[in-house]
Amino acid sequence: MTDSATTRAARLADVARLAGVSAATASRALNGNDRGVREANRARVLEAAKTLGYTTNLAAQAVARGRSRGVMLVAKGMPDDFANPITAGVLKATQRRSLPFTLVSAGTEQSDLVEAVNLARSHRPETLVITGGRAADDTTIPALIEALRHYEDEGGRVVLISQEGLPFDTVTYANRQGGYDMATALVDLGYREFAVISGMKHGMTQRDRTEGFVAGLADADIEVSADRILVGEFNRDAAYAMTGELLRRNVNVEAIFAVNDAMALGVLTFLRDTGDSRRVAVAGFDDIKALRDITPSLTTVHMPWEQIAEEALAMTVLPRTTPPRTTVVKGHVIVRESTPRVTR
Amino acid sequence: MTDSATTRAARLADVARLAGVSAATASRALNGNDRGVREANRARVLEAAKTLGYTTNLAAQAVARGRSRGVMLVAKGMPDDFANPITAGVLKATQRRSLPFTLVSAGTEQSDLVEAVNLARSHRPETLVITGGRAADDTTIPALIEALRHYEDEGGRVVLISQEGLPFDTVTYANRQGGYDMATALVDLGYREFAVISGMKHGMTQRDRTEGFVAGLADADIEVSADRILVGEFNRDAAYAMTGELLRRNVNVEAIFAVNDAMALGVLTFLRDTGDSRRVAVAGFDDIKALRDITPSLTTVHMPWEQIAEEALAMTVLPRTTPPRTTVVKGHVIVRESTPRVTR
DNA sequence: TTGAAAGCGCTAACAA
DNA sequence: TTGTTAGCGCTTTCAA
Repeated sequence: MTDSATTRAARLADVARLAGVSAATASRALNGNDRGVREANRARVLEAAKTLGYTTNLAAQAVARGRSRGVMLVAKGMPDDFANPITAGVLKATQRRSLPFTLVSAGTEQSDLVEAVNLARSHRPETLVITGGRAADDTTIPALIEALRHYEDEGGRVVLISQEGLPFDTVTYANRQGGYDMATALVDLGYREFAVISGMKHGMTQRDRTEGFVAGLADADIEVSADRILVGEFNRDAAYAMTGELLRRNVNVEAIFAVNDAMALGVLTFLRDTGDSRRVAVAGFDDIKALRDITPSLTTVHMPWEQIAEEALAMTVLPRTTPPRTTVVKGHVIVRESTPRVTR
Repeated sequence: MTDSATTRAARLADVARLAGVSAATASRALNGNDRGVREANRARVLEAAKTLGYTTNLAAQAVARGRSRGVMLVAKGMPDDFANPITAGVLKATQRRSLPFTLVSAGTEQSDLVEAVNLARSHRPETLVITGGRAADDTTIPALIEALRHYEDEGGRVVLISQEGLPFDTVTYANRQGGYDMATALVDLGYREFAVISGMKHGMTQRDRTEGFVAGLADADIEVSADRILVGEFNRDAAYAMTGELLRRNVNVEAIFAVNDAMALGVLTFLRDTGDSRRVAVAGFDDIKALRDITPSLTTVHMPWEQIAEEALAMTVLPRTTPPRTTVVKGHVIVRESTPRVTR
């Protein structure tokens, strides 16, 4: 048996007719922002809308208005389980403002990002938030800039999160400083022999974290030889593998700094699988919620994700400036069990 | 300094003019689905679109077409970190089909769901997928049904995931069976004394899992007294607290079944925090990815999330039937370290 | 406070 | 194969 009976959605005109007013009045009544509708009429319109099960046709509204309300988030590099603190933060921030929120998920490549941005543009959203780390040597950056410029020229408002160095308003984290602070903290705890497990060579996020970390060590007169800085994919599995590679070389490592928590988890798991977890300390970066219950609890650089999202949304309501704004959000080191104080 | 210069977005008419064709031809050229455009013209249109940085105005397109392409997912009860296997699965499934994907996040209440569905309806998407567990005694169910009926009457296609028992196409998991199988598995491992940590009394998902578990035990001639079935919020923190409550009563419990993995994590963490982890076995339900690295690894009912999403999307392209379809997806027990075989 | 009417940018019959 | 011409459902001047 196959159903068919298909009516059409109730339109504003239907509501207006039922309420005995014009479409214009119905429109005004339903949007509230326009005062100057007699209370009696407003009530009748609302009533009519309800009985008809009317919902505004947002597409038509967007056409008529030229733009559609709300924030569209373009997120590159969503992990398999979808967990992403920035996305969560932006979602929350929009909810607090009761702004419609839409997510466009880009793939993992920078080129996917450009495509996703253009898809987002097609929706003519009033504001666009772009997130997902950026590569330093990326060849598609000009295309991205072009797409975003078009978007701004059309009257859209864009804010980048963590895609630093592009000519648009940006919120970034103090990656370098976080790495530096972590180095200092670990040295304070008594560690002297380090290794770094990092992500793609040209990812700016991981590069800055690594550089900051190395600089912090340097300021404490500790050097990390290049062969102790391992570079691979930016995820847990790669970190797991790299840790194996590192330890097989039988180097003398007291502490491993992984450039994000996901990778730190890979490191920890490898150490546990091989029974080395007591021997080597591990530190991460991000302080993601999903890891709050692991053992040993992870020393990491806490990032205030919600604040980052808040800053980004706050920026979208400010007028554009030349040059564009950049806000840098700082994290702070939280020492937990994975890096116990060294007693010699 | 504040910028201003705002042009408007390039329209189809602009592209058409630049390409020296009519809007109709430009439209046909850009959508490909319509053959019957001379190759030369198509090329010129594409070229023109590129130089103008044109992107289709999807809102206008939706108005003209009456609906907008793609899948809109309404997800109730997104966790703080946004991790949600169904959402991830649906996203992937849409990507595989290159369908536009939009997420509307509802709150945690059933009433939020109705509101979110109406927001989604406003977008006039061709298909709507609803997810998030349902309460058995919910008073807003009629409102939800009404909203979805309206949507279907308007020609939309809706599929529910895990909101069983409503008059729409549905994909659910075999919650009862999963609970039953888990009981059997634990009994086979040698356990005899059980407790259950469950979520909101009226959540159907957790209720079915609990009932299945109890039934499984009953078939093995094991009874669980009512005071060993604890009910609270459907999350980790509640489970953590409930575990404390349970153990403080000093009952003789060998194994705790938590009705989902997040709660199992709460149980595990409590046990670890109090040094009881060796003494009590723990089992969960869902097999979420985020927990793959915890120690001890968690015995749980594996759910094939991607398959669930696939089934749901597959359903959306089938014609509607009376009565609506229901697909039940089965999980299977995976025994891991958290439930070692009992040796007496 | 209201309504008539002219768009918004696009698609789709229809005719050429 | 192409162009003309009505819409799609809404908002928003403008005039009443």
